[in-house]
Amino acid sequence: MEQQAIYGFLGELQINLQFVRIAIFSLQMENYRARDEDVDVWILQLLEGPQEAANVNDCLSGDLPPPSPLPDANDGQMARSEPRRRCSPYPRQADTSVSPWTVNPMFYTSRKNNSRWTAKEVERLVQGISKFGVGRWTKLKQNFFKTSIRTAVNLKDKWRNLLKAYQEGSQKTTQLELEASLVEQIRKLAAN
DNA sequence: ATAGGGTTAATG
DNA sequence: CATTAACCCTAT
Repeated sequence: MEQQAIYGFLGELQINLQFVRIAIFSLQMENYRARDEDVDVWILQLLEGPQEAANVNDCLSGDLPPPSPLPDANDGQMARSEPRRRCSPYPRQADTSVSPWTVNPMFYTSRKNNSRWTAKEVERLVQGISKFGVGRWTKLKQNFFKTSIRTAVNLKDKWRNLLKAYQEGSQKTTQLELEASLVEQIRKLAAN
């Protein structure tokens, strides 16, 4: 009689503990600003058992391993070499406005856009910079990359990489072959 | 909005 | 596995 009561109590306690864990987890996720769908999957995993729960905790603490894959978040448009899901080491802001490429704070399939610059684009960038000068990225975006996927920040970053790669004396091995004249222009602009 | 430090996918 | 290039974060 009494034993049964105790077991019942323990069982209830366990269930309550699960609830507490999930509550804590949900709170943590507030900071991560994960998408609801992903949080749901994680809660399911927490419920599944200690192994899955450990997985979740490893990820929260920034330790991997890669979890069981969620259904792919991106819709296949712009498909590229099978992106691997992994944990993100730090919380990211979920940008729900950029739908298919939305970054999941804990797990994400891909960056929004990982497309490599073409020589043509670089040429255009250099044209723009020689017209407006270094640092006028929004102006450059508006005038030279109006419809392009490249954002003003992208332009800035690309210019930085160009400097690193092609500036006089750089020992870097470059992945994009540029015309000598273009490299020349980059070096000229870099000098200023 | 930009500069500059950091992270990480992709490449060799 | 080391490096490069694309992208992210954030103080100013």
